[in-house]
Amino acid sequence: MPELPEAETIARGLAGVLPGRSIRAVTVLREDVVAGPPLEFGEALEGRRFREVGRRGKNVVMVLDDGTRVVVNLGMTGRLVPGAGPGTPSASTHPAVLFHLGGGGCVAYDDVRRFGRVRRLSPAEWTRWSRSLGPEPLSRSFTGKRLRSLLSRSRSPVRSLLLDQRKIAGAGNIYAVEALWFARIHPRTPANEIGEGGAVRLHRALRRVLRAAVSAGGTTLRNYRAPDGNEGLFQRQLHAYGREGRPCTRCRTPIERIVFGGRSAFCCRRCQPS
DNA sequence: AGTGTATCCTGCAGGC
DNA sequence: TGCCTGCAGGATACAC
Repeated sequence: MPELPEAETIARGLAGVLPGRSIRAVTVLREDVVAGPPLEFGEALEGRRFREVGRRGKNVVMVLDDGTRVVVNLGMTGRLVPGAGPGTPSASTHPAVLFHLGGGGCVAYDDVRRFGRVRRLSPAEWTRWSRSLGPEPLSRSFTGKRLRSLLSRSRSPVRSLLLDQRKIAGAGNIYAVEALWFARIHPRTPANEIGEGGAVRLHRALRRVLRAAVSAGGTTLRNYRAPDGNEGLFQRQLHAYGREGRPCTRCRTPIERIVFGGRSAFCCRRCQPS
């Protein structure tokens, strides 16, 4: 899915469009995408005004004037598509929820596979939900020491730990795999066997990869688009993810694909010894 | 506690 | 061209 850099790019795009706009009406076209009863979902939002748009982990968070949060988890193929006209934005191919704005305009939550979820959270629910997620990897408080302590408390493969949103919020398969390549750590390494040096390298690598991907506007492999319709560019900078059989950019050894935890990982046998 | 599996969906690439 | 299979950036629930 959209991971942290994609959610960040989407949030930044909407932050230039939504704040100050009001919600005239909400149409739920695909009921399985909203949490709870669809009518209730829409009615509770009508008349409210967008205050700001941000991100938590890989979720886009729209803050309304009464403190309500509309939290969008984009699943694998979720997109937020703004349109100038009153109806479904023309770039929306699989609209699931429409937010009709006062004064014209519309934002569609669009999702081909509908693994995404849109939920409405009260301030109290928001606090509880946000606390259930791990730290933001790009925040100041996410230090090498903190990562080290996180790693030391788990025996699971480090790639699995990086994907666990309760431990760290925002990394997905692409950026976890890339960070491990930079840190020269095998994806299957038990987290608690990564020493202090490895933890420091991984901390640096994860932040480096996420920051570079934010700068590139995310990674577009298939569906991902920013709200302005632009593709991300970070796929040009991938060193391991999706490069099975192609030479490692560091040592020329062919990149291997391994599968565990139900998903593919990519690594260099020479640079990332197991 | 950790791991494998299935599930929710659709689209697309590759093999034949 | 068409059919079939496998695979996909995620999250969760379940059994072992």
